Amino acid sequence: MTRPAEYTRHSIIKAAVDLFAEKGFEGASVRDIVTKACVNQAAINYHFKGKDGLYLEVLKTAFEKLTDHAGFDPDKLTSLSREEALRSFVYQQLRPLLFRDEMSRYIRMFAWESAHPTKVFRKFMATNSASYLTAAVDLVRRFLPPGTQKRAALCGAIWLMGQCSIFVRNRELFAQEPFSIAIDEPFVDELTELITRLAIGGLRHASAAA
Amino acid sequence: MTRPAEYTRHSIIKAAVDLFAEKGFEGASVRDIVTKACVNQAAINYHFKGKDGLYLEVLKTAFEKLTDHAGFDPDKLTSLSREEALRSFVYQQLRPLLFRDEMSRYIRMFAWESAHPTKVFRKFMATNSASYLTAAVDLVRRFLPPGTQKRAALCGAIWLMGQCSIFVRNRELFAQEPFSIAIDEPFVDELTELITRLAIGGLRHASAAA
DNA sequence: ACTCAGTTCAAACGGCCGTTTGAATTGGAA
DNA sequence: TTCCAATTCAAACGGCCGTTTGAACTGAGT
Repeated sequence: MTRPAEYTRHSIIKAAVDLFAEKGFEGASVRDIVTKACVNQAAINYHFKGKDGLYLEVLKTAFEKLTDHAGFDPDKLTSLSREEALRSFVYQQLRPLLFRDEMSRYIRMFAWESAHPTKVFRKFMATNSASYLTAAVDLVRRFLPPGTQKRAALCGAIWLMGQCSIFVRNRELFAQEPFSIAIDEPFVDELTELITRLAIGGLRHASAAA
Repeated sequence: MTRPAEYTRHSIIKAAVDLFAEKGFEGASVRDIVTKACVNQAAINYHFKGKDGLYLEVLKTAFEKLTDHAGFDPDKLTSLSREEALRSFVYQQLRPLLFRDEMSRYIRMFAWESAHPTKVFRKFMATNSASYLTAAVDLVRRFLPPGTQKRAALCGAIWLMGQCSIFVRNRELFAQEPFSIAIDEPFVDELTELITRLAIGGLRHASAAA
């Protein structure tokens, strides 16, 4: 009797990831999710103790996948030159623009949260946030003088992520005037190059001034 | 009989600006607004033809004030050196961190929209967006080679705004771990300095490479 | 004093939300 | 086969939402 249960759980999570990524937590109703997952309405409460529980579950898996993944993997980044590491990081951040794959959907979910954090998310981040910024902070530190204060490095990391996230958040804007830009691989590559160059210049300049 | 009507309109708009800035469009219910404004529930529909109409009204006034205001005033910016103009722009963008004054509330409203644009907002921006980016684009252009393409300049402008907006959007984050930063005038000044330096470096570097 | 358009008001409406309920179904264990 | 716990299901619940309604009030114009 446990087979169908796991199948149901899995369908729900899959549908939930899609819808949370697309519409955010509040925007995706449990009715949307169960319809997309082709399961009964009460299933979410039975398996996850409510919408919050489902979201927490989804956040957990998303977070695990993301931290395991290249863009946030310290080992991969440290094996590259700092410029190459920066480019790799920027590209990982921008990839959700293409939103094809699973990972892009996860990043997109977090993009929603960075705007209006849910209670669930805040609670989740209170215990899990530490590692999220670490990769970015470490990366930024490689451009800054050794003695740079923690606060400045943190601000630098956020600064770096802000440059990428605004493009991800405003993705829909690009198709319209005055941009009229098709968001495809070439554009993302181009944008990666542009932002990387801008960021490197900024970090070097700030570093020299300090 | 028109005196109390205008008073009611004004109270509603004032309360609406506060609540839309604080909670976003969906987050602020008409019941919240009428309670804060101390008016009857039906007043919004009577005076503004519904919540959407009220929002449109608020967006209009906010947009007017913002475009008239220093941070977006091309004349003031062009009278400064490009570095000073950039610093002024960054400071204007970061000022909502302190959110004291009316202007900060307006910028905060737009920050909500940049994350999950409302239908009302999209319709509004479809007709009014042109001028919003102009100041930023002009500013960025002063750092880029004369022949720079429109698309690159636009991306540069967005890039610049992204660096600021992430701090505004994540304002609440700073009070918590691992930041534990008090957001006061000194911090905003410090942050302005940091971002300005980073941005100048980035723009010069990108410019030199192009 | 009367009228009447402008405005306020309390109450209700219909709709969507997340959740709960209790009965029906399922398939392995006794 | 019988039992039983796990799971599914249709239906309903209570709550908040934006909006509508129709009556009550207000004060300037006649």
